[in-house]
Amino acid sequence: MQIERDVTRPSTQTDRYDVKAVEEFWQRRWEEEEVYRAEITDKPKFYCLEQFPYPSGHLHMGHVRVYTLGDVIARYRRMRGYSVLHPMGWDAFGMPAENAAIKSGIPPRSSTIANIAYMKGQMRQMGLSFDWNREVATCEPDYYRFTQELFLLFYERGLAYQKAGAVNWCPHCETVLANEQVEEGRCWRCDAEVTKRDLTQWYFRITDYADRLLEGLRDLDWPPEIKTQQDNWIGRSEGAEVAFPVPDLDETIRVFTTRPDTLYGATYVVLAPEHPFVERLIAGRESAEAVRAFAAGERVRSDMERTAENTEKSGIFTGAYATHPLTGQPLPIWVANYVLVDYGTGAVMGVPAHDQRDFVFARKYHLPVRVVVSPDGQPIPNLAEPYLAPGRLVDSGSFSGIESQAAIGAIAAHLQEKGLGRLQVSYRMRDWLISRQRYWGAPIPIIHCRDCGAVPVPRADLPVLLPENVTFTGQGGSPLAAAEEWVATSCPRCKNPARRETDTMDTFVDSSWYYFRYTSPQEPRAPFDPEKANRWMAVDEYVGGKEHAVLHLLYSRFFTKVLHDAGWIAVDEPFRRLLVQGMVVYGGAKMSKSKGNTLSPESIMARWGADATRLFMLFAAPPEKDFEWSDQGVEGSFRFLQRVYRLAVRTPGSGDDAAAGERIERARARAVRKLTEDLGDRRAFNTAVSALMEYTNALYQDADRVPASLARRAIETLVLLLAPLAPHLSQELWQRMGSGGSVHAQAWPAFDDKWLTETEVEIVLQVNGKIRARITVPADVDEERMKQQALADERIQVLIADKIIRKVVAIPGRLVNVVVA
RNA sequence: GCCGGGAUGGCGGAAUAGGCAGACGCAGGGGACUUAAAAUCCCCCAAUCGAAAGAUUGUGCGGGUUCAAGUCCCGCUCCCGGCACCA
Repeated sequence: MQIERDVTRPSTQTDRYDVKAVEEFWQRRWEEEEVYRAEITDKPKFYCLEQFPYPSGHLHMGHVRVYTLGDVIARYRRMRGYSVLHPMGWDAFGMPAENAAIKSGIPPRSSTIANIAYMKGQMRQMGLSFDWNREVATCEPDYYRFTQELFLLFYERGLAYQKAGAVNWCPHCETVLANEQVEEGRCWRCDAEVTKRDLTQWYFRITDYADRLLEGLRDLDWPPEIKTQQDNWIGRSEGAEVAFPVPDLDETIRVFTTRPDTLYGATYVVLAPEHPFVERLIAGRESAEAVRAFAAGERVRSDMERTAENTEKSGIFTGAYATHPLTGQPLPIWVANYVLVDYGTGAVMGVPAHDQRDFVFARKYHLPVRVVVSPDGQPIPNLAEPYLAPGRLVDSGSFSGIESQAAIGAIAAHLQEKGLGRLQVSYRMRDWLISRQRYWGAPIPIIHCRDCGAVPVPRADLPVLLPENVTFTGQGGSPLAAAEEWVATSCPRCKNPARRETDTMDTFVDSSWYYFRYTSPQEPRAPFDPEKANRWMAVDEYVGGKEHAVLHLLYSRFFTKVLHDAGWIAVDEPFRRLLVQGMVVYGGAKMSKSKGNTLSPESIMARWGADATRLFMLFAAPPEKDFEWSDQGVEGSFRFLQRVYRLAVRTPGSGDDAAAGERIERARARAVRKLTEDLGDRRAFNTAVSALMEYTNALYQDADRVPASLARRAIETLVLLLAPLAPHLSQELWQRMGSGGSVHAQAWPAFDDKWLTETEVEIVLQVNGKIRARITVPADVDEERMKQQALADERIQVLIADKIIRKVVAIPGRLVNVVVA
C-alpha cells in the first residue's frame, strides 16, 4: 500500500498531535483500501472473533472494551504473519426493535438497519480492523433462510420436536423462555418475574448431547469459572432408576435415586403434584378431593416460591400403596411439593434415615424411619439426624454388610435381573425451548395440517419470509398470528389448506451458528461452505462477556456438535480459546441509566481519541477483571501517546555514547520480547502497555546520546510494537518517519538474543534469607566464585564473624544466601 | 450446602518456573523551564523508627514445608460468581 501525502491531510507543525484529524484521516484511508480483508492463503490461519452485538442503536463501553481486545489480538496476529479472519456482524433479531415498533410505529426492519449504520460508524471511529466484506445480519432473509434450514436439519435428525407442558412465561416480554433464560425466577432480559403456562412448544433436544457437552469441556482453553458454570448447569448425576409396582393400577412408579444402596430404607414413595399418575391413583378414593386441591395449589405457585429454601415441605397421602421392589412391603404413596416433575422421573423414594429432605418430611408426617446404612454395619438406635455418608449396609437382606459403593452396583444389577431397575444417569439440564411468541425473529419453518400434523416446509420453499404488512398493537399475541394472509397456506404434503406455525425462533438460535457463516458469508446454497468453514474453524480466540456462560456459549457448542455429526464440519467444538472480559464500571458501580453513571463512547472518543481510549482500557486492568473508568486515568494514556509522538517527530540529537547505545539495544530487545509474550498467549495487555511505557522512558533517557540511525531504528520498533494497540498514532508516525506502506502490514519486529544476555548482573547477598548487600558480578560467574565473593564482602563478614556457617546457597544470576547458626 | 474465582501501598495494578515484593500508571510531593500559569522534562513516593547510614515490620488470618514463600501444603476469615428441596 503506497501512501502519498494528501493535501487535505492535517499538517501538524506543532509538537502536539492533532488526534481528531489524524484518526479520521486514517479511518477513511483504511476503509478505502480494504486493508483488513481476510484471505485464504498458505499462511497459517487465525480466526479472531468477538461476540457480535445486538444493534441497539449505540455502542456502550462494554462493547468498546470487547472490540478493543479482539482488535489488538487480530492486529498482532496479522503482524506475526497469520492470515487473520476478523469479521463483524449483527445479532439483529430481538425484542427491543419490536417493542420500539409498538411504541413508535417504525417497522423493526427500518430501525434495525438505521441502528446498524450508526453503530458501524462508531466501530469505524474506534479504528477496528474488521473485514466488512463478511458482515452478516441475522435478520436478513439471506441469513435467516439458513437458520430455518438448520432447524430442518435438526428436525430431520430428531433433534427438534414439539411438546406440551408447563413452560416459563415472561408476562412483560409476552413470550416463553428457555430454562437458561430464567435467572432466579426472573427474565434474563427484562427482569420481570416469570410465571408458568401450559403450552405446546418447539424444543431442541440438547439433552441428547449432555454427556458430550460435559466431556468436551475438558480440553477447552476456557476460564475454569465458565467451564464450572456449564458443568453445574448440565448437572450430571449418576444413580439408578427403580420401579415400584402399584398393584391397584397395574403400573409401576419409576423413581430416580443417587443412593440405590439405601433402597431397603425406603418407607414411602412421593410423586410431584404434576405427576401423570396422581389423578389415576386417587380416582374414586375418599382422599381424591383433598389431593386434587393440594396438587392444584402447588401447580399455580411460581417456581420461585416453590423452590425457595425456606419453603416448608408439605404433602398429602393419596390413599394408594406401591410395592417395595425387593421386600415386597406396601409403601404409602404421597404427593409432595418438594418433588419436581421435570427432574429425574418426577417421583422419588422416601428414605428418611439417609436423606435430609425425606427425614424432615417423615418427621412431619410421622412416617417410619428405617436405618439401612451405618458407619460400622451395626444398627443406629434413636437416629437424631439422617445419616448421609456412605457406610456399610444393615438390615438390607442379602446385601447387609456390603459397603455402600459396592452395594450401588450390586443392588442395581439385582434389580436389572428382576426387571425392576438399572443404573441410570440424570441431568439437571432440560431441552432447549426455542419457540417465541414474537414477530421479530426467524419464523419456524413448519406448517400445521389437520391431517398430516406438523409438516416441515420443503427446503425449496425457504425462506419463510416475515410478512411486512403486519400491525404492532402491543395488545399481546404475536403479530404473525394475526397476519391471516400469511398464516393461511397449504400443506406441502397433502396440499389441503393448512396454517403456518406463527412462533419464531429464539434469537439464540440465530447466534449459535453465525461464526460459521462468516467463513463464507455469501454462500447462496447452504448455511456455509464446508470447505471454507473447515479452513477457518475453530475460532482461535473468542472474546466476550461471562453473561453467556450457559446461554450462547452452551448453545453454540451444541450446534457445532450437531453439525459435526451431520458431517458438515470437522471440528466438534467451536471456540478453542475463550477470553471472558470483565465489566466496565464507573463510579464504583456497573453503569446504568437509573444510577446516572453512564458514559458514552461518543463523548469519550471525542475528548481523548480512539487510541487513548483503547490504550487506557487495555492498561488499567487485565482483560478478565472488571475495569473502572477514570478520566484521570485516560489522561495518563493520552499523555503517553503524546510523549511517543514527540519522541518520534522531533529532530533527534546525535551522539556516540557506546554505553547508551547498548542500553537502547537491550531495552529494544526486552520490549519486543515482552510484547510478543503479552500480546500472544499471555493476553496480558496491561503489562504490554507498561512495557511500552518503560521502553519509551528508556528512549527519552538515551536517544540523544546515540547515532541517529540507531535512535531511529529503536523508535521505529516502538511504533511497530504500538501498532496493534494504538493503530492511528502508529500509522501516522510510521508514515511521518518516512517508512513505506501501512504499519499494519509490517512484519513484527525481531531482535537479537545477544541483547538479552547481560554481561554483568546485580545479585543480592543474603544472610539467613535477609538481604544484606548487593554486588555486581559477571553474568557467567559460577556458583563457587559467587560464594567466595559473598563471603569476602565486608558487610557480610561483619554479620557472620562470630557465627558458624551452616550452608551457602548460590543461585547464578540471582543471589547468594549464607546460612549461619 | 456444593463448586469456581479472588484478597498485594492512598488508588488501578506488577512479580510468567519457590529466588531482590510493589514494575508501569493515577493521585501526591519536590526541582528545572516560564514574567506567570498551563504544557513539558527530571527526581521522590509501603509502614514504623532515624538527621542520615541503616534497622524493623509488611502481600486477608493462624500454622507448616524450605537456605529462601505473595507464590507450595494444612486449617480458617471475608468478598465476588455459579448451582441448589435436582432425589
